[in-house]
Formats: sequence, C-alpha cells, structure tokens
Amino acid sequence: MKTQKTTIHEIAKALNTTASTVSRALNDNPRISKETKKRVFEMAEKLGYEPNTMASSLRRGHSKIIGIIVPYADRIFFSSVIRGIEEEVKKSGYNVIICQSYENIKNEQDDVNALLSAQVAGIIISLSRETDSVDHLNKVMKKGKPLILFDRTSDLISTSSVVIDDYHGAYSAVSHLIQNGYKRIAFFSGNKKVSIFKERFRGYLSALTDNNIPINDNYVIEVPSDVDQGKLVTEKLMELSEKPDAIFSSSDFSALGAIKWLTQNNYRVPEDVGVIGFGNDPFTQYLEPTMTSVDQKSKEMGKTVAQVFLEQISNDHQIHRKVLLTPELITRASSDKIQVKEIAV
Amino acid sequence: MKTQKTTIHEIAKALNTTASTVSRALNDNPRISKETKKRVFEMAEKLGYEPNTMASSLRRGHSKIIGIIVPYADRIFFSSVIRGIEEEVKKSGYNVIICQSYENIKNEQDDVNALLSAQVAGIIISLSRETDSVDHLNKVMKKGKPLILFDRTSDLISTSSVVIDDYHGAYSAVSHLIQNGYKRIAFFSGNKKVSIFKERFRGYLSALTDNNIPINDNYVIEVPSDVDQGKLVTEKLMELSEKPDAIFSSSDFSALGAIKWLTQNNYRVPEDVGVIGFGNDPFTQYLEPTMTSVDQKSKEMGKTVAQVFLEQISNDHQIHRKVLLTPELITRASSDKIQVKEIAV
DNA sequence: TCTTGCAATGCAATCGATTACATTATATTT
DNA sequence: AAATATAATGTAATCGATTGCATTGCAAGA
Repeated sequence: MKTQKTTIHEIAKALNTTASTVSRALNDNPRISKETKKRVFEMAEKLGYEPNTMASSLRRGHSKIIGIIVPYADRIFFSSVIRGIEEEVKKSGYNVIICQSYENIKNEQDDVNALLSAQVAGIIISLSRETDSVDHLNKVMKKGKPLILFDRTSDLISTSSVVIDDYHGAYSAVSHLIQNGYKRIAFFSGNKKVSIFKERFRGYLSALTDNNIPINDNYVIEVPSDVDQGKLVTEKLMELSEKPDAIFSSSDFSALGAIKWLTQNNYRVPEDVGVIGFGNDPFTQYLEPTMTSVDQKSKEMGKTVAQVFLEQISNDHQIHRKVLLTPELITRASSDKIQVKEIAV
Repeated sequence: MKTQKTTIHEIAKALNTTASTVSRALNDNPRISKETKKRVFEMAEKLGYEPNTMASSLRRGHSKIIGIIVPYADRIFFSSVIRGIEEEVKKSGYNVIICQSYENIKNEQDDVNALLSAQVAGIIISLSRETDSVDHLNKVMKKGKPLILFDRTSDLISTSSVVIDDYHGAYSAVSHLIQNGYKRIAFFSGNKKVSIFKERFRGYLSALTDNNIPINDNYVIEVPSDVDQGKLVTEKLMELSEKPDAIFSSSDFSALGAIKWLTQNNYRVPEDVGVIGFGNDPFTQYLEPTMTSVDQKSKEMGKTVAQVFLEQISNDHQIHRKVLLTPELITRASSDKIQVKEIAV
C-alpha cells in the first residue's frame, strides 16, 4: 500500500535497462537514442518518478539552492529584495534559503556555515550592522562559490555587489527641494561612519554647492531612524534663529517624526517646511500630507542581484561586478510647494 | 593551494581509524570512548572539517530544511510569519526554503514538487487564493511529511493548521465600537465565500445581537482590500438616509479609504464616525488619526506554526493540531470617541 | 571477409555520511 | 582456566544519481 518511492533503478528495471541509461535519458544526453528517451520518460511518468535532487547534488558537487542572509526578513526592504531574487532565480530552477542575522555577526557567521554545509550554490547577503570582520565571507569565496553583497556592503571584502546610488538619490532629492523654492535645507543623516550615509551626505552637499546655496553646519544632524527621534530633532531645528524651510531625511521614519512635530506645532507642510524621506516605505503614501521619498528600488535590486548571481555561476572564473542602481525620487505632497501654490491660486 | 575539502575519511586516515568511528564520534554515539571522541573532535577542528549535510540527509532519508510556500514573500503579514518561523526552527537546527505562489495554483503545485524533490523535512503553506484542489498537498502527507497550513487553509484537506480566531477578532472590534457609543455600525467584508470573511461576519453579527442592536442589511458590504474601493463604498454608505456612525472593515486598506473619504468630506473621525481596520498593518499607527485595528499576531503565528511542525516531526505518528490564535484589538484614535470627549472636556 | 568507426548502452566507482552486522580485545563469571 | 559478557572499533552496504571507462552491435571501408 505504501507508495514505494521510485528511483531511476526502478525505471531501469521496468525497461530492462540500466540506471545509467535512465539517468542519461532523463538528462537528455545526446548519447541516448530518441526512442529510448521516449520510453524512459513514459515509464518515469507511469511510475510517478520524482528525482531526488539531494542525491544529484551530492554527486554533482553543487545544489540548486541559494542562501540569502539578511538582518531581518520582515523589513519591507529586505522582504522585497528577497521576493525579487526568488522571482528571478526560480526561472533557472533555483530555490532560496533564508537566514536572518538579527544584526548580529555571530549569527551571520553561523548562518554562513550552515549554508555552506547545506552545499548551497552561492550566498547573497546584506551585512549585519555589527559586521566588522569578513573571514566568514572569504570562506565562501575560497570555496569558489559566488558571494554577492547587496545594500549593506563592506570595504573589507572584494566581491560582487549591488547597491543604490545614494549620492545621486540625495542629490536629486535636495535638487528637487531647491527647485521648489526651498533654500534653508536641513539634513537628517544616519551614522556617518556608514558608507550609505556618507554618500547621501555628499549628495546633499553637492546639490547645495551646485546651486550656490551656502552650507549651514547647524542644519546637519545625525538622527536614528525613528519617529520620536525625528520629532525631537525637528523641535531643536525649529528653535534656531534661522529656521530651516525644508528637511531632507535619510530615513522615512525620522522624516515622519518631522512632519508630525511640524503639523502639531502649526507649521504647514509643505507650505512652511518641505520634507523628503528616504526609503519610500509604503506608509509614506498614506500620510497626510503624502510624503515625498527616495525609492530604493528594492524589487529591482533583488532582480539585479539574482542576475549577477546567475551570471557568476555560469562563468566559472570569478568576475566581480559592482552594480550601482539609480534610486527614484517619488514626489508627493510633502515637498511640493509649487503645486500647492498653483492649487491655492 | 586549493583547500582540499575535509571529509570524515580524511579525519579517519589522520587518526589511523575508520570513517565509521569518526562518524559515530561526531554524532556522540555512546559506543565510542571518550578519548576517541576527543581525538576526533580535535582532528576535525585541526583539519577544518565541515559536515556535508546533503550526504547525511541522503543517507538518513530526510533533511533539516523546511519548505515554506506563501503567495507573496514581501507582504508584511507573510514576511512576519516567515520571520517567526525561521527564528523558532533555527533553534532546532532547521533552515527554511521560501517559495512564492503568486496566488497561482500551478506555481503552488510546482513549488511543492520542487520542495519534495529537495527532500524537505516538511512543508508549511498559506494557500493561494486560486487553490481549489489539494492533490499536491495530499502528496506531501502521503510521503509522511508534516504539512502545516496557516492563515489560508482549506476544508478539502485534513491536516494541522494555525489560524487566527476571526470570529472573536471581529466580535471584539464591534463590541469595542458599541462600548464607545457607536450604534449604527457598518461592516466591510471580503468575499464571503472565503472562510475568514465568513467568520468575521459571524463575529460582527453576534456582537450586534448580544448588545441588542438591530441588524441593518444596508450596512453590510463586500469590498476588495483597497484604498480607493474603501472610499467609493464609504461614499455610498454616507448617502443612506440613516448614515452609519461607525465602520468595521475586514481590511486596513479599505478602512484607510474610509477615513480618507470621511475626513475629505468634513466628517470627523472618530467623533462623527468611528473606524476600525483588520490586520494592524504598520501604516495604521502613522495615520492621522491613528487607526484602531485587529492585530493578526503574525510573528506569534510563525512561532506557533514552527512549534506545531517540530512537534509533528518528533512524533512520527501524525497527530493533527488545529490551533486558533486570539487576535488582539489595538485601540487607537480612530475608534475612541470616549477618549476624545474626555480630552475635549 | 576482416578491420575500423561509431552509435548506443552497460559496468562499476563515486559523491560523503550513516549503520547493520561483524570482529577484536578486555573484563567478568563460574 | 574456560566460558561469557561487554566495550570499542572495523567492514561493507547503502542512500539515489552521475559519469569515466568499457562493451556490444552494426555499418562502412579496405
């Protein structure tokens, strides 16, 4: 009664041939005749054969499984990248294993080991904030397996990576503010030791300089990505004698804090103060006013990461690619002084 | 130069013993002496041995990988459940493979086959909307592997499942509205053929009946989970001669549509009309007014699903468990007429 | 007719770890 | 001292598929 699992040996026996012929037939090996292939496929179907990819991977020395390590799988950015990757690699018959580092390097190292033990074809990773040593990553490369970093990368290791162009993201956001008539533009940065925030800061500075707007050090503040912190910092900013008339934030959350504080304190957004966030989190479109934000192209990033991976796995010599994706400024109400004026007319 | 991969055979050779002894030592088999175990572990360490879990799984007949199939991996509910599952099963040494059905039954079937081919230990799935046949699911069970459904289940198959108690979720939301003085409560349902919406409707009816509030058929409407649809439907509701004074929506998005339409049309929320959503999407807490919503306990659901899975895998006889999680009403401003009054005083 | 070539298939080792079934050495019992 | 038990380790088959190296059969060429 129990369904006897069918292997290529059963098929071979039923056809009075051998497992090697069946294997070759199923893999469409040219050394097998058309008729034999047909018979094998029919018998496989009839016996309900299903390949054991583990056995095949063991013999071949590599599986069709890709390991992905992210800090948290439920952050919209990461889950969106994961979706993009899965969608793309599925076409080539790959599956993805998801691991979470919880921003902890020890977890990250353990995950890498587990994935290597599972004989993954390669590893795609966005580093934990803590990661300051890369031995575990080098191990992946030493095994000759593709290692692709995305979003959170590191200078300590030389491999393929896909990140967005933070410089231009910031540049276009600040330029947009300037075009909308804002002149005293504050900048909410993250920790400036982190490359992405360094880049966004560069973009902010360039946009101001290119438009002959003087730089005011009081307008540049490090703020954690958090609504309440955004409120606090905004309050301080608005106590300055020369109040800013716009805020460009490196985070949607601190930008939200800014909007909340401003509206609660009778400042109008965007008329009195324009606000732009970074990340284009879904909530930005539901706010009142809706929030302009820099979209990080997460799904596209996933697709690109997948393509780089697939490219790398087919060329066995390791060619590293560094891809810089262009972020997109999604303009909404919170920065659109001009639009508001026109309506007011 | 190339790192020769270390197997138990290399370790055995180095210690002048055999692979079987090494294997047993590494698995802490009581038949191996303490000293030998020590020597084996030291040599394994020295040679940089890393187990090949594929080989082990092949021999043992099962892997330590769990397949998860969801409609979309980047929906906050699903990504949150996935996170909960991963977090929990990791403790027992399992990893998770993620597949997406994109709400398509064909993809779902293919995913099941791929996962079975990969020799997963079991499958955890939230069904696609299209899924009306369950042959692919029965196949999993026939192989004696745990199959756990969550959130989107089906009557067509009898296995373990974890869902939230939609009836009580709706009941408590509507009761809360009544306690806050609302009397003419409308209900936004999803497709009532789907069990979760049927249950929420039951909860809505019971809460009204238990509080002696008459049922008004005009107040019950099917609405897709969508902001614009929510607006449209709200507009129609407010054209009734007897306008509702509260809306309980089966979706956060249509509830958001309701709030948007109401505030844009000079109704005050919650003073004139109370609104409650379902899902507790993160955006609900950032709205103005913040939105009361029924939390689906997604992370807890993930943990529970994982526990049911682990329980099932350890007891080889298949005992099915149906777990009903209690959702939690997160009360915020959009339904809090009383609170608002107190402040007004 | 005999060799040569080629297409089609078979044989057996292999991937790395596990495990049923010995075997050896030592300790214990009678 | 012989018999028996016990602890520790070894031998070899096995999981299911792949693949290098034969082998077989038949047709073409000499």
